[in-house]
This record gives sequence, structure tokens and C-alpha cells, in this order.
Amino acid sequence: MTKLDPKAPAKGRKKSGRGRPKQSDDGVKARGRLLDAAESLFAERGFYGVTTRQVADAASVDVALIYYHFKSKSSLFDGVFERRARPLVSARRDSLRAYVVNSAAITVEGAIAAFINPMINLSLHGEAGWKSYFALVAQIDNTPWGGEIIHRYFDDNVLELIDILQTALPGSPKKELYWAYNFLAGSMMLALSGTERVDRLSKGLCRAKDLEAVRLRLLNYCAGGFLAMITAERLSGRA
Amino acid sequence: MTKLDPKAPAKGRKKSGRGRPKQSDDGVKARGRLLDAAESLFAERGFYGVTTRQVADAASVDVALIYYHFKSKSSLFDGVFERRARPLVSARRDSLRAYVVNSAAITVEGAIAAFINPMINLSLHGEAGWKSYFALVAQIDNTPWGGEIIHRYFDDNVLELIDILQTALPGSPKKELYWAYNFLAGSMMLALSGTERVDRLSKGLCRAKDLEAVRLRLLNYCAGGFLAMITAERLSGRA
DNA sequence: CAATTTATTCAGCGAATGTTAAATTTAGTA
DNA sequence: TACTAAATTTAACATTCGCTGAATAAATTG
Repeated sequence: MTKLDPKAPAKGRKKSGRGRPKQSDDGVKARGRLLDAAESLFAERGFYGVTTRQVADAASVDVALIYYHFKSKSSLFDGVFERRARPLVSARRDSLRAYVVNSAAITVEGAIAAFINPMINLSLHGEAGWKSYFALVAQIDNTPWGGEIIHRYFDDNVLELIDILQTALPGSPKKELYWAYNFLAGSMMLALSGTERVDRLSKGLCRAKDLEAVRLRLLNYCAGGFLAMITAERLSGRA
Repeated sequence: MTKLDPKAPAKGRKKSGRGRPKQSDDGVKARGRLLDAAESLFAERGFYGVTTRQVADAASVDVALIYYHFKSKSSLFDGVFERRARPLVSARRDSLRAYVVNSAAITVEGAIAAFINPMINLSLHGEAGWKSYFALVAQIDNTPWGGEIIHRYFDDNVLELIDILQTALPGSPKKELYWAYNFLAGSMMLALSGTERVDRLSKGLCRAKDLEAVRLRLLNYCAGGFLAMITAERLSGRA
């Protein structure tokens, strides 16, 4: 097994000494640095694969500060997850609603684009942490214990998407749309995970980091998938 | 954060005493029980989320036996992964080749079915461990460090699928097929992961454990996705 | 049967883990 | 200015971690 080298101390020396730091010390507050460090490390090795000391070292801060700002390793994780979940959910909700309001005719492709684009845009043009965040979400989404978290934060968005899709595909049973969304979610999260599966497979011909390539193709692929699945269901007349 | 309760000792008393056990002790050898226990636990909480003692307890065996049969926790993991990778790869290769030989005309749907069915069949009708195994593979596949492992074991299979797909879609660029496969892989692994995302989302209307429902729909969805993506590529004339 | 090999438990090592109490320093406030 | 609140490091705590050497008992071999 190869796994990721926990990679030694690499202490960015915790600068000053004891006591509250002077304001001018560094623009970014320690709490934020802890969240950034934890986000990046959890994305690389998962919750259990990261120690509190590794997070503290990466943030150039003492371990104890984790338990001051957050109260446990678990709560630190919650903090990491929540921080970006809120703006992401808002952006996606806005995108979906804007699409419904502004488009002459609702299409499967349009609805999926409105759902997917906020994520791709954040990964491409948002601050660097977003890439780690999506890698983290991708991991959690494939984990037995992660289902509850994903549900709690993201399923409202998804239900809204599915409602829109149903107006684009009138008469299609909700059940089929749930299934199809699940397939979309798997593709999307793998595409945003930052793992370079497709690079290796294609010997460099495809590059997972090229999210514009992903955007274009994922859209065509998923829209085609939705339509084909619904069509097959109609032809076969299954419930 | 909820996560999975590491859940106490739960010692299935390691029965006899010291020394080599009598043959009739129990049909299943300790080495096999360790692999089974590790497979199940790694699938639930990932490599770092499981301790060697938890594995030993679940196998009703002393920890030291892990280091006798395997030489480290990492090698135990490798053992778990390899044990089922080999038969899975064989089954899939046989399925793909049988499809090419026996079918009058190669279709996208047929090729994808030949690729997917061995997994669904093993999960449905193979021994119980296969479900854990697929959950484990799904997790690893979405992990930065897992790419190398997945590549090493599974990419030969995938390249064979892609070659077949290319004869079903003559003239389609390999690049597009790599991308499309990546989307398929994401959907497939989430569907086989055993996480019950779709159950929660649909409030029980869809059941992730109903793999016959998955088989049918995943096939339609992915085949439709492949065709739509290739068609879009042709229309737009992009490289 | 004696000797060796194989499979197992026992007992523990040193290092790392999550967490906490206390000390210390600065910022805000009365 | 004096006091309190906030933010940080220091130093440790009990527990658990991966792993190992030694003892032991059955199986195999000669």
C-alpha cells in the first residue's frame, strides 16, 4: 500500500511566545488558519488519517489552540465542513432559481448546468480552499457515515433541482429522477475530487484539473443519461 | 459530526489458549477471519479509522496474529484489497471477451452491461464480503492516495472496455471515451458503495440495496450518457 | 518417537493520540 | 489606570497505537 506520507514535522515555527498575539502579528487569524490547514489535511487523508498536531503544525500554531477555538477534533471537522457548505448551498440555490426565472423554456441540460456550474466556478475561480473542500466532500460522500452529513447540508438543493427537472420532463416519475440524480452525483463528485484517475487512465490525454473540459462533457453526459433513462422507463412502462 | 461509533470492545472471546489450535477447532482459518474482519471494518471507517486491535477482536484472535500472517497493518490492507481484486478482474475480463465473441453486433449498452454485470452479480449473489469490498473500493476511489491502487489493479479492465466501446462508436476519439468512462465510474462506485444516499434523498422511494433497480437504470443512464457526449462532440467538432 | 515447523496467545515497549489545566500576554472596557 | 476578557503557549495527563519477543501447543517430518 502506498498511501500518503504523513510527512514529518515540517514545523512552521509558531512565532511569538505565550499570550495573546499583537494585532499586527499577521492578518489572518489563527482560527482561520486552523480551518484552512484542517481542510487541506482532511481532504488528503480523511478525518481519521489526520492528527490534531498535524493540523496545528500546518497552521503554525499550538495543538491546544484547536481545543480553544473548537472544542474537539470532531467539532473542528464540523467547522471545516460548515464553513463552505453555507455559501455553496446559497450559490446553488440562487443559480437554480435564476435559471427558472430567466429562461424561456426549462430544459434538462439547463437545469443540470445551473446545478453544476456554481461548483465548477468555485473550484476554478474561488479561493484555493474550495478545491480541498470538494475533495473532502467527495470522500465523505462515499463513506457510510458521511450520508447523514451530506443529506443535512445538501439535499434541499437537490430536491429543488429535481423539482425543476420534473417540469422539464413532464410526467416522469420522481423515483426515476432520484435514481438519475444519484448517478449524476457520483460522476460529479469524482470529477471534482481532484483525484487524477482519468489522467492515469488516459496516460495524460485527459486532465482532471481541466474543469472546463469537465463542465462541457459532464453536462452532455448527464443530460443524455437523464433523457435516456426516462425514455427507457417510458418504453418499458415500469413503475 | 456523527461518524461511526468505534463501538466498544465486543470481544468475541478468543477461545482456546496458547499454541497452535487443533484442526477441528473451526473450519475457517484465522488468516481468513482476519481478512474478513479487516475488509468489513476498513469498508466502514477506512484504513486510518480502524485499529489493528479492532480487527483482531472482530476476528476473535489476538492482535499479534495480524503481524504473524501479514507483516503490518498496511500489508493487511493490501491483502484485503488483492484477495478480491484478482477474481473480480478475471470475471470482468471474461465477461467482456464473451460479449465480443458471442454478440452479433457490438453496442454501447451491451459493452457497458458486460462491464457492470460482474460487479452487480458478485454483490448480489457472491459471498457477503463482496458488499464490503465494493464499499471499500468506492471509498478508495475517491481518495487522493487511492488512485495508484485502483490504477494498478483495475485499469487493464477499463482499457479493454474502452477498446470495445470504440468499435461500437466508430470514429469517436479515445479522449472522449476516457472522460465518459470516468463519469460512469463515479456513478457505478457510488451505486455499489452501500451508502444509502438515494434512500434518504427519496425518503425511501428508492432503495440503494435494490441492485436490480440499479442495474437496469445505470445501464440506460450510462449508455445514454456515452452516446449524448459523443454526439455533442461530433456536432461541435471539437478535438 | 524426537525434532522441527507452524499457528497461536501473552505481556509489554516506546511513540503517538486526543485532550486539559495552568500560565502568560495582549486587547478591550470601566 | 485597573480589571476583565480573549488568545495564545507550556507542560503534561491517561489512553491507545502499531508492533515485537517470548512462551506454548499442535501439526508435520524424519
